[in-house]
Amino acid sequence: MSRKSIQRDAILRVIKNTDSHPGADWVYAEVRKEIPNISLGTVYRNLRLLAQAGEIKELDIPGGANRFDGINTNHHHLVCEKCGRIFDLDKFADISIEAEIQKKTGFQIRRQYLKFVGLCTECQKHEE
Amino acid sequence: MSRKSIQRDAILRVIKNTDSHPGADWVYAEVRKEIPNISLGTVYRNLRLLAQAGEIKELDIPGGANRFDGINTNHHHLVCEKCGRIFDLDKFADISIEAEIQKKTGFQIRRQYLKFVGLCTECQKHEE
DNA sequence: TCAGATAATAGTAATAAATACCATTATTGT
DNA sequence: ACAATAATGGTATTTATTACTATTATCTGA
Repeated sequence: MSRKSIQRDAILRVIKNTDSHPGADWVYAEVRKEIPNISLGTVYRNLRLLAQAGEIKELDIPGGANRFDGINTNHHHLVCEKCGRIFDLDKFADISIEAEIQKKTGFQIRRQYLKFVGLCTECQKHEE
Repeated sequence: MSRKSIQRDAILRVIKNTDSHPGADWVYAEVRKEIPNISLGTVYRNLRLLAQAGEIKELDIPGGANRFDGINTNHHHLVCEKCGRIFDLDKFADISIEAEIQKKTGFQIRRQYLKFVGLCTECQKHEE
């Protein structure tokens, strides 16, 4: 990823401007409003590149397509298993056992993902 | 999932008897040694059912097929992003901020997933 | 400043994972 | 034993993602 491109800029901007943790298909549709003939492959390639570069986060959701998160500060997620919505979880202490794990196992930790799966408040209402 | 079936028993047994966090395709191949004409759809359906019933864990790995874990005690995972291997992480304190989150957000937490992605000791050697 | 090197793209084809479908088989309660 | 129906096998289909390739855009340095 050494040269800039209009497409990549647009993709990054779209993700940065939403807090909805979109999937690749949503990003594609959104960027197409601006660049109507952008290729889906370009979207996928750049999402991967941006995630590798640490500019966005790549989430993985059980039983669904991967989703992305433009906020690259350290935060975790609440996933509703009924409606599929994803909520950000800020302001909670970071899970700080990394150093201990690294020491005991020798595993070199690069990223940590903490995810809570359950029911959002709305879906709890419609549940009996 | 109210009736028993030979197929589901075999699938569960295969997963319980390995600590390798296999994917659906591996489970399929393995169960086929026992039930050669088992259907791939049956494997997928039962993996989903067993995960929903809490008998096994369903893991999701960035950039790959879903993987399963027959150990249903509470533990977390180390995922090597180079070789793709998954290591169990036992004996570490559970992430105990669930109650706090539940109280503040109203989200009803059912499962928690903590995953560390990085490099295993072996892949660190073959690096650079 | 423009010309060569090559990164990035568009468009399409191909792959891979997972699900849908449905006629047949197996399990269970009575 | 039998009726009701959950579960299956086999196949077709869908969905997400990647591969491929000719063309276009970006960068570098003479």
